[in-house]
Amino acid sequence: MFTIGEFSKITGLTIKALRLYHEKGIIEPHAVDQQTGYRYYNHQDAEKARVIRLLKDMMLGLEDIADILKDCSDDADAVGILERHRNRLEDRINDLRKAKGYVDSILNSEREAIAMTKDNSSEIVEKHVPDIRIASIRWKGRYGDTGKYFGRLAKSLARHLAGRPFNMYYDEGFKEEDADIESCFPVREGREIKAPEGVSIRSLSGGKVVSIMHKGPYEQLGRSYERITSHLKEKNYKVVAPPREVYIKGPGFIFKGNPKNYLTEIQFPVSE
Amino acid sequence: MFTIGEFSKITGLTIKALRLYHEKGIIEPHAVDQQTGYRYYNHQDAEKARVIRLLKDMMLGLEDIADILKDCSDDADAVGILERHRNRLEDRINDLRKAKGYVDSILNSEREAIAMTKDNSSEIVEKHVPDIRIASIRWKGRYGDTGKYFGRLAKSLARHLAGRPFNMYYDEGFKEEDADIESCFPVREGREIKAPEGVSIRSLSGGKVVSIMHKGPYEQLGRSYERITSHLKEKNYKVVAPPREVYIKGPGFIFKGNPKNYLTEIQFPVSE
DNA sequence: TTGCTCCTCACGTCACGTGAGGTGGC
DNA sequence: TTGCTCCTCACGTCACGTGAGGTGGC
Repeated sequence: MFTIGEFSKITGLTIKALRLYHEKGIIEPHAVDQQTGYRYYNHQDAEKARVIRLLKDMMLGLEDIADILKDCSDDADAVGILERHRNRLEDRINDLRKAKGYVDSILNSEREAIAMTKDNSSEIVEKHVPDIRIASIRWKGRYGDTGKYFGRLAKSLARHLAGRPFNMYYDEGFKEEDADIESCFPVREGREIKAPEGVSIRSLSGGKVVSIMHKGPYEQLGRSYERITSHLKEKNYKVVAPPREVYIKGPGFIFKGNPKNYLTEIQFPVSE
Repeated sequence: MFTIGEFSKITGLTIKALRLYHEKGIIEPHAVDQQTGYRYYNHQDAEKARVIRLLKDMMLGLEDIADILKDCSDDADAVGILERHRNRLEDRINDLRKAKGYVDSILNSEREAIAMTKDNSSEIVEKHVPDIRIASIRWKGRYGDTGKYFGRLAKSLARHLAGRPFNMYYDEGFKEEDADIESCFPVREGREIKAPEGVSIRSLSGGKVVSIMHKGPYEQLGRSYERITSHLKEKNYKVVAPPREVYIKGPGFIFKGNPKNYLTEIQFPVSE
């Protein structure tokens, strides 16, 4: 016979828990002193405690545990309860995974934004960009709808994203309405990705680009475009592919943020 | 301006939740009628509600949500909180996975036990068993310690198990103490499995066996051994590998069950 | 007598849901 | 006047943990 303290040490269950289990009829101590109310446990109780610990390792609730202890004397008897429990566990895992997916996509996005914010002078530079693999949606409409398409890409491809989103502009000049735009997200190499409806997965050639970092709201992008196009003319460069606008830092998933802090890189692919 | 009911429909948050958020200072309605206590919400409140829904989708707690709404105006500001949250989510996922692993191993075990209980006549039969891949521990001691080794295998290889556990006996006759025993669990083919300390993963040849199904407690296995060995003699079979005892139904993970219901198949591999 | 162990309340946790009981506006 | 909407308590959830305040045995 053990006092509750001794029994607690033997079984690894806390005293508080043991008292609760008594109250709920899950482990009734073998004897209770009428005078003092002291609980006394024996070896049979210890066996029950072992089972409870096992079942708690499976994260079963006390109600299920009580049912199992009451109705089962063989593992096979518990299959029904365990099957239900297994499904609930699976559901909870899936919910958590989904939540973690959201959080991860924000964190990745922010981490990349920070890394790419390092070199943010506003000077015009010439550089080489590598080939990348992208997931993209090509659409027609107004510039301001861009966020919708990035949202769609991010939601359906969260796990695969690997870089900052960008737009490619297929029109010759600037178009207010009905612009021909491809919204792109870089995705990881290697893995097989099944493209959602309306999304194309393909690889995009790199090469020489003339680029400028634009700081501030999108309404002021025009200024940077002017600067870069006059540079192109000056140097007599030939533009060989649609210009890209890479959104280093823009509206976030959660907050819009302050447009003054937006960072956008404009790239014009030119011949070597 | 919206009443709480309208605002609830717009935002998808319940009225009860909205009242709670008010109380906690998470969304203060734009105006409250002093007379009636009616809450009135506006478009700014709706923007806050959108953010809350996003954050709830990430399974953030109200306290974190309150902090984010108070301190952040850009996704980047929330990175610290989100990182902590991500880790907690991951921990919870791992805990749940572990729990699910336990449950799964019991369910698989029981399902297989049921499937293999179908043909349970007590007649001696001759049959062919296929090659199988096993995880095993070879040890010396007394028969009764077997459970310990199966427990160890089951715990460390839960996800890979694919069949009923069995022992192989390497001694010539019966040995009370210091018996030379290999405790085995069939494991899934294909996947790479890294063997835990003391466990070997290998493949075991099948072939012709003489087998008998023993019903009842292990103490009575002797009888079935007698029957099968006299059969072997009668037919003049040559035993070509250590006999196996397959525990179709024995003590469970949770309960010992009733030994009267135990089912054990004894197999003697013989030459073709 | 001093610690130690045990006892029984009662309250807190987390994000609401479920009433009860009542009031104001159409 | 009848519904409908809104209000404020108060209680329940789940498995204990954390005291408070007190008693019995060495």
